[in-house]
Amino acid sequence: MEYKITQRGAEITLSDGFDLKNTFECGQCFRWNENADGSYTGIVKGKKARVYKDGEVVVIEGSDENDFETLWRKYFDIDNDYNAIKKEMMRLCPQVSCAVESTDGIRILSQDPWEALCSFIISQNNNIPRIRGIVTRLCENFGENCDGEYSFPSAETLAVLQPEDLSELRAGFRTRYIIDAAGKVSRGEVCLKKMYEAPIDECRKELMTITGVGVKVAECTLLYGLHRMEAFPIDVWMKKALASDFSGVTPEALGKTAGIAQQYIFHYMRVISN
DNA sequence: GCCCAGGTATAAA
DNA sequence: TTTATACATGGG
Repeated sequence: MEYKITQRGAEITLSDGFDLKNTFECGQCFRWNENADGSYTGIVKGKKARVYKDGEVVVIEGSDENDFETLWRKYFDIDNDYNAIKKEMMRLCPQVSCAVESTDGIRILSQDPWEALCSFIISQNNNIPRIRGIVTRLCENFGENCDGEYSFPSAETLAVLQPEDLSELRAGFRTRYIIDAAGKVSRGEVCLKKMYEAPIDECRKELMTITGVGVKVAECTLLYGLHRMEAFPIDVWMKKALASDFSGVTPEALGKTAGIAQQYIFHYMRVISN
């Protein structure tokens, strides 16, 4: 990987690819929006950003050296070698090859843990366009306006609310789950910060003390919010995999690439269903 | 109108 | 422990 800071921002050249559409629209995140010119605008840790590609060069508009080193490098998982991961994945499980090849250039973002938890609570029994709508309304109503984009509201902000305060979100039965999660996180009963390191079984168990958090939401939180690549929603994934003829694949075989495999396969299934 | 969405809580068997 | 059903809402 090489990068340089120019007038445009941070310009990054990856050897292992970065497809903006596959990365931002694969269902791992819900708040990057495509612009008319094909660039994407999003907000991370209160920092608004526009990202676009100039040939193979990824440009993070306006990013200086400090932003790149302290934020974007980690957020976009710049230092992980996705070519190597893909190769290893296909060696271990040839059945997923078609999924991997059809969804090139996905990078697993390192999102804010609370945002990921909250987003995937909202995602349950829901479709992606509507998830995006609810998350957007959540931010517009309770986040802070940063340069025209709204930040994701903190757990502390949401913890003090009543269900009727969230009625505008039209989140349905998930409303009380959001409030329960906000309460447990803000009171420290669920400690997201320690989950970067803690044994994954403990993390999963702790997350599932939240009403409305089952295996799937817990695993998605660990993968997308805490960058735990070994996370894997076994129950849900296997059900999908069996239906899509990935029946030979086991989570055990995929090991630490499991989470990435999951993302590839979900994305693949979305592609073939259209 | 109808089906169902990257699930989970709850009540039964 | 396993299986069935409701859940709020709205996209396709």
